[in-house]
Amino acid sequence: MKVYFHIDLDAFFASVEQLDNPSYRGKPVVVGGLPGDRRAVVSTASYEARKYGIHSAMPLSHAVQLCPNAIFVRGRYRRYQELSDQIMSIFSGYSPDVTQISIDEAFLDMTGTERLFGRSEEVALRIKQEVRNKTGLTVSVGIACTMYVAKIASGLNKPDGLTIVKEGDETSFMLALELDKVWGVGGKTLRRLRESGLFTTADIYSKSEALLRTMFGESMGSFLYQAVRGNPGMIFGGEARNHSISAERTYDFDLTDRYAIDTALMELSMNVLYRMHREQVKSRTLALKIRYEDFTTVSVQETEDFSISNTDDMFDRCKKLFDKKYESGRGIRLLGISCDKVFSKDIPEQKGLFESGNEKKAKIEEMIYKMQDKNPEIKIRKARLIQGENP
DNA sequence: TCTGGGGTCCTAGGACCC
DNA sequence: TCTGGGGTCCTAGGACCC
Repeated sequence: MKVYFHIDLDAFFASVEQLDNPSYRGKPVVVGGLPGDRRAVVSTASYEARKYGIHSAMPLSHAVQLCPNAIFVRGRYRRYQELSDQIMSIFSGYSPDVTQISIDEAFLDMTGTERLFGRSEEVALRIKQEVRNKTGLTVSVGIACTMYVAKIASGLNKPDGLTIVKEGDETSFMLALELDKVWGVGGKTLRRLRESGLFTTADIYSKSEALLRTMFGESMGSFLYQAVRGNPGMIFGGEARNHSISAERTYDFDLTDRYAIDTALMELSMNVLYRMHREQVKSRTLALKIRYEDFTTVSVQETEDFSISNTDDMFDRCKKLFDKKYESGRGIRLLGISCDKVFSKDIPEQKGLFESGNEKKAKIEEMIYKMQDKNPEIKIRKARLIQGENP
């Protein structure tokens, strides 16, 4: 029998703010932006703020309306990462198999650790205590024989929760769950389900897999069939087949000016390229995303024979894609680029006839990156990005 | 109230090859 | 002159999650 813990940090970013700023404790805290920040959304709301109806992904302006006296902060992501690392390393002391699935949650495979650590419930309480002692933060734990049920269970008694689903109870657990708590079913699918007369997990349970597949597609149909039985297979921590590295930015004011657009594309290019360097990967596929002022979003992508070798190369490809897609004159609220299907730099490629120039540039940039890695103070950036900066 | 940023996976259609 | 079937790769758009 397998035993999985899913551990989730409670209102993580907001809790860190309350931890580091004692005067914030017991008060509504909203991480994501300051009142007046255009186009910001709520990243995390403390439990006190949630009482006002504030929740993640809500436009910040709405949160300000709901609770003008809340404490608003933009967020200190390096600090959150630091605490996340610390907590993940606590988890490693309890299981050799920890799968982190985001900055604030992880699965621990606890199978066969009973002899070492005792009963699941006691171990969970010890982990909670250790996190609290070492960091001052609370976590919620879900325990089950499938990752899927453990994941849902951890969310049911937040904050500082502990929910155990005994072996054999997976299906009854799922059948007692509200449809909107089913992980993997979002707003659109929920609506489609209701339109088809399926309002509860039990309604889904009563349908055959074949029927669900015809109604909702092969993949979603099978997923739904398995999900209400508590084990839809490897949906967490499976081998990522198509890793990608992307950067996007929403601008406070719509872009229309070509120089500003090019500068934005250059900035995104450098961002993505630097992270590809850090991961020691490359990619042949570049995708560009444009979101217009009315929120309609379009994308173009192109896979070339040779991987992207340096900033100028990336920038040229960006401009090419942009020109192919952009409807001239429209205001742009967001630009994004993504390098898809990245692969290790160690995998050799066929060299093109005209690649020597690019290769030289690539080597120079590699050197610059290495210097930056060693000394983060060094900032060597394209001239056009420096122009807009304050002296 | 007017909608972030970083990801993963799925679908459907088309190109191309055998 | 009309037309199969499978496999792979690519593209655009969309759903979902934290």
